[in-house]
Amino acid sequence: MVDTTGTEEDYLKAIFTITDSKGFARTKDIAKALGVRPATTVEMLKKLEEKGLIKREHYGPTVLTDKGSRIAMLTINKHKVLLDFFKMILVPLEEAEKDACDMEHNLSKVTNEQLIKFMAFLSHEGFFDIWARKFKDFSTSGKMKPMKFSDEEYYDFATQNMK
Amino acid sequence: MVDTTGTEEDYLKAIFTITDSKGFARTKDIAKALGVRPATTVEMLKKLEEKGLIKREHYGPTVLTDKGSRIAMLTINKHKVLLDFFKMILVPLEEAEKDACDMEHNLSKVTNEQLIKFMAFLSHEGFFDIWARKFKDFSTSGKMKPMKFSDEEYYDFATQNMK
DNA sequence: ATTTATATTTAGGAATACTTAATATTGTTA
DNA sequence: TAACAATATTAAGTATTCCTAAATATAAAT
Repeated sequence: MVDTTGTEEDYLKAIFTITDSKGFARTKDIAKALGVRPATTVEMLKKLEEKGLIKREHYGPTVLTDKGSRIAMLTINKHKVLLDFFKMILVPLEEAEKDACDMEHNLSKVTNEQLIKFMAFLSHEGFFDIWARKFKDFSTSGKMKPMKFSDEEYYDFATQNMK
Repeated sequence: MVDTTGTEEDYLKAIFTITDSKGFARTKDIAKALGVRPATTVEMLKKLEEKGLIKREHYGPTVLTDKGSRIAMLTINKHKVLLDFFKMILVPLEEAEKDACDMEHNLSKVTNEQLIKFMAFLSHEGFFDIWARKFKDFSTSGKMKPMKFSDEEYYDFATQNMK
């Protein structure tokens, strides 16, 4: 199992996406996608190649290996699953995106798997049709205890009400 | 709003917990709790003091300021909320703990808030009494499509089945 | 063949979080 | 109260990660 940092995963994702859209990924494109200089990208590509996650010819385009591709897809998938979940629990879109970006690198494979199952279960149980509105009311109205928590109330609430 | 790194939050949490249990937090205890050398702790305490998150006298114990205390509690709370959620969706305990530890530092305040509301909503709707078993079956049996996803299946599944 | 675009190498910088060794302070006790 | 032990601090330095600018190398295009 290859261990990857969040930044490495961001590079893999970028390579995956660029390859997907234009057939191959060039250093310049990767750098641009990540907002860094080409020199930075080359350094990272060396590291990723050492880890067996990409292959490339000198001065040529970069290609993901199967391993690299799997990690890229898994990371993209984790992002999507987290984002879907955050949207479902009515996190404002911008925050949802940011949190998904940050957390996708820490979500373990198992937890991702369970989250997918949970979403599927809710869908299966009609959550999106039946409960979604109810939760929206629940979330926005003052129907449950404190709707605008202070930090202390967060703490009290979550430590007392949840087993 | 004071910005804190994950490590800084870990120190704040440790100070909070130690203070809670023995009344005051000494450098040695903090170091021990985090598995680092006292010298490292002192460095970090300087930084936290500059940020206004702790107060201390030379060679004396460390005390959280209101700001520091709020961040510590919020972080502890995020951990708890994430852990509760992961347990609910049947993530094995060890993974759940690890993911909560990692992700507590990235979970935004808003998302944490929504997650608390969501858990409260489910509780309110009888999830823990009625559906928990159902989800357990759903999660462990082969009742839904592929129960042992390959990475590619994860990707396909999550990108297709969830809007 | 020369120009232009792109890629790479080299050398180095900033941030973060850690270490050991030496020194300072405090508290204890002989 | 002087010396010892425990703890805290400072100083100097290491490793890692990710970034940069500038110089150089290669490839592609005219």
